[in-house]
Formats: sequence, C-alpha cells, structure tokens
Amino acid sequence: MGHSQAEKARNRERILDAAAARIREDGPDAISIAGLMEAVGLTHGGFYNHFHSRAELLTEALKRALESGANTRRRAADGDGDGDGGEASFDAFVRDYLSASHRDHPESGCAIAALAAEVARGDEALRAPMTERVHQFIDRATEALGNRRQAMLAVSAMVGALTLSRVLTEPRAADELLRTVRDQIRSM
Amino acid sequence: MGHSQAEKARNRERILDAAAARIREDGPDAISIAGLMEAVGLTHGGFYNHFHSRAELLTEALKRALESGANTRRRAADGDGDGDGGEASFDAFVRDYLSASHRDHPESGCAIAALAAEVARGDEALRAPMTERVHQFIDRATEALGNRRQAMLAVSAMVGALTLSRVLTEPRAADELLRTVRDQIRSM
DNA sequence: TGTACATCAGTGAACGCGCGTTCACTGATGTAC
DNA sequence: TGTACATCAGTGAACGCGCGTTCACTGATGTAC
Repeated sequence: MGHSQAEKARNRERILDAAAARIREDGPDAISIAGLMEAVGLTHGGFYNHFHSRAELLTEALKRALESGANTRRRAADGDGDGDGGEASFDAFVRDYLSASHRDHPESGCAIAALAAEVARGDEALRAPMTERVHQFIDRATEALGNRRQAMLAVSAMVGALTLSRVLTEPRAADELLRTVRDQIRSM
Repeated sequence: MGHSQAEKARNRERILDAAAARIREDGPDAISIAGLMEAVGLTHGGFYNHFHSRAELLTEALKRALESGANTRRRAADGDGDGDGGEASFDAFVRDYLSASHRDHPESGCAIAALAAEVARGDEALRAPMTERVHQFIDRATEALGNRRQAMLAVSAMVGALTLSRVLTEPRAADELLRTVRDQIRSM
C-alpha cells in the first residue's frame, strides 16, 4: 500500500465525500468513524491523521454536502436545460429540484433540504455555511424571477415541498405535492 | 411517594410531554432515557414500566409532538384572531406560524417543521402520523384559500420558511424571510 | 369497616455494547548527503 | 545516481465513557375476605 502525500490528500477527499453522502442520507448522528473509514476501505485509527475530531469532520462534511448538492443541481439543470442560462436554466433547475429523482436520492441532493432542521439546532459555526447557501439560493431565484419577495416564497416552498414529499407515505401524494409546487413556481 | 395507578398514568403523560418538547428542541438522538426521567423527577429504571423500549418512546413522543404543535398553533390563532373561524382564523394561523416567537420556541412548535427531515429517514410507522398531519395542514389551507394547488404551495412555503429562518445566523435576515413569506401567503 | 396479602410503580446498582479517541508499531515515502 | 535516515500514513489493539436495558428490592396501593 502506498502512503504518499498525494494519496493522503486523495484519502481525505474520499472520506469527506463519503461523509457528505452519508450525512444527507442518514443524518449526522448516523455517522460513526469506524463505519465511515470502513466505507472508504481504511481502518478507523487513521481517521485522526485527517481530522482532529468527529465534530470537525461533521463541520467539513456539511460544507462538502452543501457544495455537492449545489453542483449536482447545477449539472442536472445545465444538462437538461437549453443552455442559454438565465430564466430558462432556472426553470430547469426548479424541474430538477422538485423531481422524484431528487426526492429519492438525498445522498447526492440538496443539503439544505436534508439537514436544515439539524443544522438549526447547532452553533453558529455550523449554521454559517448553510446560511450562505440559502442566500445564494434566494439571490439566484431573485435574478430569475425578478422579484426578491417571490423568490423567498419560491425557495421556502422548494425546500419545504422536497422535505415533505420525503415524509409522505403514499407515493401518489408525494408525487402530487412535488408536481403541484413545481408548477406553481414555474408559473410565477 | 405515591405509587397509585392514577399517578402512574400521570407520570406517563409527564414523560411523554417532556419527550415531545425535547425531541422538537434537540432532536430524537438527543433524548436519553436517564436525562428524560431525571427531567421528570424520576429515576431511569422506572422508564420500562411505561414503555417497552426507547424506540417505542420516540414513536409516541413524535405523535405527542405533532398534537402539541397543532394545538399550540390553534390556541395562538384563536386567542389572537377574531374568533369567527374560516379565513380570518387562517390568516391568524399564518401570522402565528411564521412569527419570530414560533421560530424561537421549537419545543412547543410545529413538529413537522422541526422533525420532517429526520422522520423522512425513518420507517413507515414513524412517517405515517406525520403524513396524516401534513394532509390535515393542506386540507385546512385548501379550505381557507379555496384552492388546493395554492394550499400546497402555501404549506410547503410555511414549513420551509420556518425551518430556514432557524438556520439563518443574522436575526435581520431571519425576520425578513418570515415576514416576506408570511405577507406573500396572506395575499394569496 | 378492618385485616392480610398480592400487586406493582419506582429505586438504584449492574451489565454489555458501541463508539470516540489514543497509542505503539510498520513499512513505504521523501530527503539529505 | 545511490545510500542512509527521518518522517509519517495507515494498522489494529486497548481504553474509557455514555447509554439502553435488566433486575432484585422496597414500600405504598389495591383487593379479597
């Protein structure tokens, strides 16, 4: 096995990516160091070569999850949409954000929807990076809709609808909620 | 100390109420049996006279939290509002739901906003009672707004805005989000 | 109504397990000459 | 370019703590007569 500096950096990335997926899928409390390291193919002792503590990992994993979720959304909207940016791409963004596929894959999805309530209970260091993303989200919607007040409504509804659609037990009702909120926002 | 049947029933209620508050304030994983029993003035051993397991407690505490949150909202809207029911009381309901006071007191607040993401990760037995409340919420908004599609948007936005306002680090921004979404919904 | 006995809510010690963290060790990597 | 040595990423055993759960015990409650 190699122990080079390059490999160390790569392993840190792999740990963070695994943690960012896991935290969105099962929540912060479900992350155990042994389990995480095993998922990456390492043993738990080496964890502390990369992070000072579990708490530090969670902070970094949240940041990574926020980036990852935003990137995945962006890619989906760009790939799907008619690549002319602006309103058209925001429309594609909304379609993707409120899709069944996003609902069914929190591990690569929006970290705001997956983790907002838990982050809200945390200290300011944890809330700050998510706060920044929320503002970016609102700013982007404001540009697309040309109205900051509507944008706040739209962003709140997107986060709320995605979260609620993950709770509803009947797939029909979950689909209906997504579809309805999506159409309402697209016709704003 | 009394060990009567009546006192047992009362203690069970006190345990459930404490758990319902704690689960909304700090999340399900923060509930420890010893801590909960101590908060109620009992010792941890007696817990199992009331519940089979911690998992059973969490299920019951969620149900209690859903009821409690709905009741608190209802009381706030009725006390505040012009007691003529219907649209006026829904307006009072929205004002209360998206208030700073509700944001700052999750322990007596809406359990949907506080726990949706965590419940979404759980099994169907956990999701069922919250699903029911979500439908009640949407039905009530549908009655008030006279439009089921708008009601879904409104409910999603209320849950999303409350949750996001708890994340934002600057009080000004958190207030603005609540106020803006509240006004948008009231003018629907 | 009073008495004897069974029940059972609550107590607090103990058990066992999982998990975060530490640490001595290893062998490959990287560097100084 | 080659060699000797220091560094340090990863390993896996061990430690300590918190916590869910169990259990023998207690004394008040409730019931049968």
